[in-house]
Amino acid sequence: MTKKFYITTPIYYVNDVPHIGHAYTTIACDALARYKRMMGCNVFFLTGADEHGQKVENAAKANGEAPIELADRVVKRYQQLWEKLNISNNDFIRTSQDRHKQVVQDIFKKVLDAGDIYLGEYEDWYCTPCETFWTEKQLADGKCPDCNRDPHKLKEESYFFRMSKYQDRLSQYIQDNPDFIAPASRRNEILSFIKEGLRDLSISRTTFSWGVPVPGNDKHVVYVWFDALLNYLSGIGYRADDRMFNKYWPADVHVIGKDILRFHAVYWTTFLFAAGIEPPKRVFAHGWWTVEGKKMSKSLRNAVDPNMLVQTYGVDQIRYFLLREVPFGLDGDFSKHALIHRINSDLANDLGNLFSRVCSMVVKYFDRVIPKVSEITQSEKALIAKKEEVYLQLEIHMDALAMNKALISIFEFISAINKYIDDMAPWSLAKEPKKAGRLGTVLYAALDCIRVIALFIYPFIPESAVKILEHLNSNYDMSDINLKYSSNFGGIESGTKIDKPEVLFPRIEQKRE
RNA sequence: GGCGGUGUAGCUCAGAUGGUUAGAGCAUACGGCUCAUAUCCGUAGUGCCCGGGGUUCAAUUCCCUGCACCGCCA
Repeated sequence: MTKKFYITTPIYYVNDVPHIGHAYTTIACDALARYKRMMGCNVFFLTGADEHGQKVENAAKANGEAPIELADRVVKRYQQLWEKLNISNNDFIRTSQDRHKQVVQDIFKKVLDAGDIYLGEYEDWYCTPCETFWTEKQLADGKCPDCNRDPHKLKEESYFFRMSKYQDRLSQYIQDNPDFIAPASRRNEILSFIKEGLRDLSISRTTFSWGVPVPGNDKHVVYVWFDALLNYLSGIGYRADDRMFNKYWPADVHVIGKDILRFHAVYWTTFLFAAGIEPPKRVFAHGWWTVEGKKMSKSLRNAVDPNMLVQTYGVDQIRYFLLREVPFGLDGDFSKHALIHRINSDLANDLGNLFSRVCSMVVKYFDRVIPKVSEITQSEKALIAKKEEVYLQLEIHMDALAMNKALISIFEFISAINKYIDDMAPWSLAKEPKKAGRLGTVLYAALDCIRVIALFIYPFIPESAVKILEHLNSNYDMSDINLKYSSNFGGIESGTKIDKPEVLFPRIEQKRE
């Protein structure tokens, strides 16, 4: 029986402009999804867009279009970016789709009938010109944070979710499942948040209409989180396709930014409790990126456009940098200097140059024909042992979502191959005709290790990995490959011809500041 | 204000149920090779392990306290 693996990104707000934060979450999930597929898992990787709410309604109105027209138009910004970044998501859920809205209504009704949703009154500060409610702490010196005018207290009828009821159960659940919230430091924060007491949650609005109508009361639309979070269910066929849903749920991991951890760890889990559905196995909150040492903010206008980055540096370069530079879970800094340094020293010098030097020796010493192995010595055995070790490390690190450590392990193998070549000095062997057999073995071993490197690194930089494999005439069906089996020594076919490759990762010359 | 975390080489970080020479990568210096994208390999350093106090034969590691920074909540 093959294992399943269900992984999700948050659904991104359709009104936002995609930046490296969005790209980061999605690339991380993609690497994980690709890795799990290679490990023989039946993977479902879901991403999507959150399209409802007042902001979208307002923006559409300002444009003189219907909210759905606006959503249809701007959702492409995400979808096109994911294509550009080689994201291998299995589906893309939009909250405006029927399949989603039905699930929202279904769950809402279920929880309402069970008595965990009730009609009450919601009181907050309302800014009439902006038609927006603000909580006390959102106000800027008592003024509306958008227009700086005076808001006034307003009562609104609202449905509430009885979150308070689940306080103890949630707390217990988190304690009983140490891996549920990651990293561990975040777990403590959530526990202390719960300890201070959970209040019931307002989950409907009457001040706008762009959303899912509350079943049986059209005046209300279901509000933000109750709507958005349910994408994790609707995206895998809850209600519509029981077989599929039961196959993939519970999610193996929801990958999110640290800013929305509370909504996932507390709101989402209690919603599921109330609906009688098992919670996800894990919620992993990753860190944030600063840009050149500064927080990304609208006023600084320093948000980095991933499209521009891809165009300037290349997809894999960006994917590699984001996943390698920082431990998943911690904050990091995105700087041009650090990016170029990583590209040059890791990708160009270590990996790219390794590929290049070995291929060109085959071209030079064997007239392009991949040589045969004559005799395996201790040196090759040591190299193979290193490969086995890295394979195991990969498994450990990827299960912990430590993509940076996984990459470090892979690069240790790359270093080992570079060292092996130096130790064996094939250029010296080439000078003595009687050592041709040994020379062939060395080059074959190096080549085959490069093939394995390409397989190992495929989840992170798929485009370059495939380029390497194709160059080595090792053509795999990457959608149906088993890493364990394929990474065994000896996958390269002797006798086939290769050329001197094009430069895989060109060095980037740093301008003097 | 409440709760929690962190403070180790120039930088980013790892680490020890407390025990004699505290680690890695990058950066720096020097050496080697020449197959390669002037790439690769090797060697060498450098540290009052935040301040103060306590426990102990022994603390950078445990405890307390102070300072600094960060996170969550209010």
